[in-house]
Amino acid sequence: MERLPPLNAIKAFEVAARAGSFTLAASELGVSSAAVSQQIRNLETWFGKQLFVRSGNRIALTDAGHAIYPQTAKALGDIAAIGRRMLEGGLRTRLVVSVPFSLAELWLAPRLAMLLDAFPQMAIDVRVEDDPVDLMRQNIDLRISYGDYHYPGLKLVRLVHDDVLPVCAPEFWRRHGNGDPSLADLHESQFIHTNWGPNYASHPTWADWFAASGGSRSPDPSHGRRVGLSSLAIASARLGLGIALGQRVMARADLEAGRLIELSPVSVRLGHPYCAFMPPAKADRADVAGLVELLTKTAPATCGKVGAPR
Amino acid sequence: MERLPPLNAIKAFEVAARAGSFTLAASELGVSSAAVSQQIRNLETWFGKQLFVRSGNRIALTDAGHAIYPQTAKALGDIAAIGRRMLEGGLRTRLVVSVPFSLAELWLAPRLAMLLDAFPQMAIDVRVEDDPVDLMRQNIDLRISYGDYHYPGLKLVRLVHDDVLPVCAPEFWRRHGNGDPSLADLHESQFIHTNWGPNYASHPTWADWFAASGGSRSPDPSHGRRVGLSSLAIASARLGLGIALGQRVMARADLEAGRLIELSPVSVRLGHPYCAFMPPAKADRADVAGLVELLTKTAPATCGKVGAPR
DNA sequence: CCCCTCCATAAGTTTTTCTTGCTCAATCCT
DNA sequence: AGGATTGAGCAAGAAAAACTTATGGAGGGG
Repeated sequence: MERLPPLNAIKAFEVAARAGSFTLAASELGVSSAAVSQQIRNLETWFGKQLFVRSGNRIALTDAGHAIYPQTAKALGDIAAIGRRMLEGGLRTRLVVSVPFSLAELWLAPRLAMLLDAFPQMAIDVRVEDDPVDLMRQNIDLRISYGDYHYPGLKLVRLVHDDVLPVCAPEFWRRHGNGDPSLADLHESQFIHTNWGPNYASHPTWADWFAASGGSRSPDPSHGRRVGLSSLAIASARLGLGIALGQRVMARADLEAGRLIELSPVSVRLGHPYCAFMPPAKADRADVAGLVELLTKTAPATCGKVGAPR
Repeated sequence: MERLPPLNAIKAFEVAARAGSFTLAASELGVSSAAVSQQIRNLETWFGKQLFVRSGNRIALTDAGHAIYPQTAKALGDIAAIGRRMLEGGLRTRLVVSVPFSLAELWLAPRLAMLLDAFPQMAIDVRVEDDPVDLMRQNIDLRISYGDYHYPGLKLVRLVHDDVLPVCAPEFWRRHGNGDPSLADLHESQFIHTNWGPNYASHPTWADWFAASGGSRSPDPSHGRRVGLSSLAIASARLGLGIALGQRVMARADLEAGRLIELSPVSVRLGHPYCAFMPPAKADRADVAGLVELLTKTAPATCGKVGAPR
């Protein structure tokens, strides 16, 4: 193989020639028009021939530009086809989604249910595992992860930046509550503490919530109930076992149904957003794109009063 | 046009798949093997699929890799063909060479004569002009230039880093010389001064030569003969009009024929080398490559004692 | 005739790519 | 076997490429 022309310049040329304008090409490519101008210049320098004639503020292809345009379009189209071909691969079109334990039950499951309602024949695999995950070896199409820092090189979509707030069962509050939303006088044993695990070191604790609400209490985890999973904290609160610091997105259904009540308007933002990651080539797949869109829409930004992030 | 896979990674993949080794691919691409390794990894991340299986120190294509290799090779071949097609362009194959005035007569002309001896039917245009030159607009295939700093983006080949030395006609030296190679006692009017022009500000003067030879004389240009072209300085010396500070490559023929004599082993290196520039795509053309090779071979590095560069 | 759009250019910054230096695993060769 | 060799992976820093911002100029349209 002999020396190739600069491939990114070829790409810029194809778009610019098709668009008939550097500005339009720039917006299609998602860069500034100056960048396109420079790429075209690079290519012209490489060939030693002008590809566009510039007259004032508009451009037109030269003979040479016209001559090569169809070939560039074809070659780039072929390369795009490679990407498409690669995805079909094993001609199974199962959608493989990987989630952390904490999100599987209360967050992902109801949303997948919505998707399956709309497309009942869709084949979805859900894998529950903690970061880090090797998407490549396990043929995972979409990974949901806490934080945007795992998986460099993959396409990232931020889903929701959640917050936590004190919740408990209405019955529990009737029996043990004293009507004070500051929770200042509650007995230590009434608090449910969540042990977030090593991947979630920055998750807020009861001490953080009290700090955000203006207090300075720091309930001792050794006295209250301790659970090792955030969805379990919600479930425990729902069962009337105490007051949990629950994630809003996970408690929402229970709150709306009245199975849980919000004890205070004060909440604490998590340290990181929940994100979806996928191999860039797979982002174009209809099923992946559909799921990401659904998740994006149904994982709304938190509302209500929010305390300072820790 | 949808999103394209990273094109340079595709290129690396094609070479690596063909070579069957990242190391071989690296040497073909002119980069380190680590660079290839990373590019392949990029592409695998993009697709979310492995393209090679690694076992110890060797690699093999996966199914997926095998599936896409032919398509990548084809697409890249098509792009390479674009470059080739571009060069044939107007189906005339005149070789257009552009040189500065100073090199045209005594340096380029005899070398082109050699080329035309070997290929008498070759059509060559020689254009004589000073830097900077617009290669693109004038369809110039090869530009010879003093210095390696003009024409960024073009392929550069360094031809010769020349030096200047005092030369004169044997007859002149017999009549006016005193046998002293330091030239300390020569009358100021015997010196031929070359005015190099604005593009050659760093060219050495008689003062530089005296400094390099250990003296400190600084002949006054207003007394001696002044010429505006280095080849004219040589010609003047040949005609017995004085002692010139001549460029070795330009005086060589006259020196070997005895029409000029070298007055001193001390010479001064020029500030920059002479270089050939060409659009990268044209470097592969047989005629351009042939001429560049000829020029490289017949423009040897200077030999003999050389003073310090100024 | 003025204004507005669009391209060119330069300087500075960011991002990508590459190199260097090291480690590890497999193979080769006495 | 066992040291030597070869080739790939990885991480840090260096180098190169690409991009952005800001500014200027040339046309075309109101």
